Amino acid sequence: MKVNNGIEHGGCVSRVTANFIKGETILVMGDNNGRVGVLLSGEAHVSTTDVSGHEYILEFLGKDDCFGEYLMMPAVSQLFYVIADSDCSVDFINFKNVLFNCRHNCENHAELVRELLIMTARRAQTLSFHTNILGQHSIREKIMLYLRNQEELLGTSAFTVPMTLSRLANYLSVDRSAMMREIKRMNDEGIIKSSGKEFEILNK
Amino acid sequence: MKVNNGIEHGGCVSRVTANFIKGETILVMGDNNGRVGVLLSGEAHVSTTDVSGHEYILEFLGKDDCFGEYLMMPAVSQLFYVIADSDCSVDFINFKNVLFNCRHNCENHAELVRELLIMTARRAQTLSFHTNILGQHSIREKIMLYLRNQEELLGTSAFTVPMTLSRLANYLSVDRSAMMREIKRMNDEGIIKSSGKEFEILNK
DNA sequence: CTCTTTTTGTTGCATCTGCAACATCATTTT
DNA sequence: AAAATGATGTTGCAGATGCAACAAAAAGAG
Repeated sequence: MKVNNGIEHGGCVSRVTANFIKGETILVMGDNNGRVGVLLSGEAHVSTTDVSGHEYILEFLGKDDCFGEYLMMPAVSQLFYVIADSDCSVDFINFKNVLFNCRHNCENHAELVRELLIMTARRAQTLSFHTNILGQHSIREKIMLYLRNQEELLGTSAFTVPMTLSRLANYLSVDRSAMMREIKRMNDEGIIKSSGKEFEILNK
Repeated sequence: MKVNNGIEHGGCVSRVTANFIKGETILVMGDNNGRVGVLLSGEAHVSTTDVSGHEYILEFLGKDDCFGEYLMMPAVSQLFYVIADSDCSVDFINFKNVLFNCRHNCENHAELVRELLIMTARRAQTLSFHTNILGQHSIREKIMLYLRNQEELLGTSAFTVPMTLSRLANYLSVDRSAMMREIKRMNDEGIIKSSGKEFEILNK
């Protein structure tokens, strides 16, 4: 594991790059150390354990996604774990220090705060959209909102979803088999045309 | 309506306070003017219209909540409206200008960016928690997660929820009558004790 | 290549949840 | 005070959804 000491960013600012192998714990949230992580490469997930000890996944993370207790509110003082799903490279920034201990005295401070703001705003946007999707009242509406967003994002009505259908079901927070059933119905009704991860939205 | 010109914040930074009366449109999102609003007092909601022209509510806003296209991702290029539910006082900050046009040259810039970062991080936390709730698979789990969070927040197992039950159902994104039915069942089963907006969590 | 694990696709069934439709109570407006 | 509006509480019902349990296909590991 290669770790930079972050001195190149100067002064109060500590920004450290670290690498993790698949399965490793990247960060435990709830220990109040005030760090924020940015996933530079690889994939990871955020999970917690419920009362019965069963692990469940809160979020999947990909390139450029960020995480940390300043960006995620733990529900009822439980611990969150960020676990590497593949080999990962991660940047850690001491959010707490940047925000509260050092007041724009150092040279690189302002630029880092600006970067953090852009990053945090992007996270708010992503979460806002996810909230939108999860707020839909039916599986069909969730699927359609997700697909129409992909359509707009990619600029084409035919595309391949960038994750497994299992992960998609998890993202939409619905039962996978129920989602598959709904996708089939939507195909039967001529709303979409899909096969595996390939989708096409038909009648606008 | 009293409007300050924001000159007191100096330089590139424009921060303007405005007042709105109940029913007024505070902000239209999607016009790309790059402003972010902070609700100083009063209540408002964010809404949009679906394909059939029916308005539906995306979010309720209270004191210190913030909004704007930099903090909310519109699903599939639709417009969002922020509407005052009561008389409101709102601060507008030119987020876009602060972030992209002026690079930490002015005196008050750094402090404003810092404030924006704190505000945005808080929003990310709030959304993260909402996502958590909406991701629960049953009405009961949604209610319990909400209640347990209130319990922790307020430090007591008996409390009054800070909104109408109708709004709570909306926040949890479930049918109100279905929520009422579930609350009654939870009372019958001795999990909680509640009457109207007063709740008490029984067996931990 | 072979073995193992994950993903996809499907179905039956029980039940959860949304919807419509009320009556009652509370709050606000006139 | 009376009227109007909104919130609460309840129920029947149909359809949507979660769950369990498979088989088959695909992907990954050794």
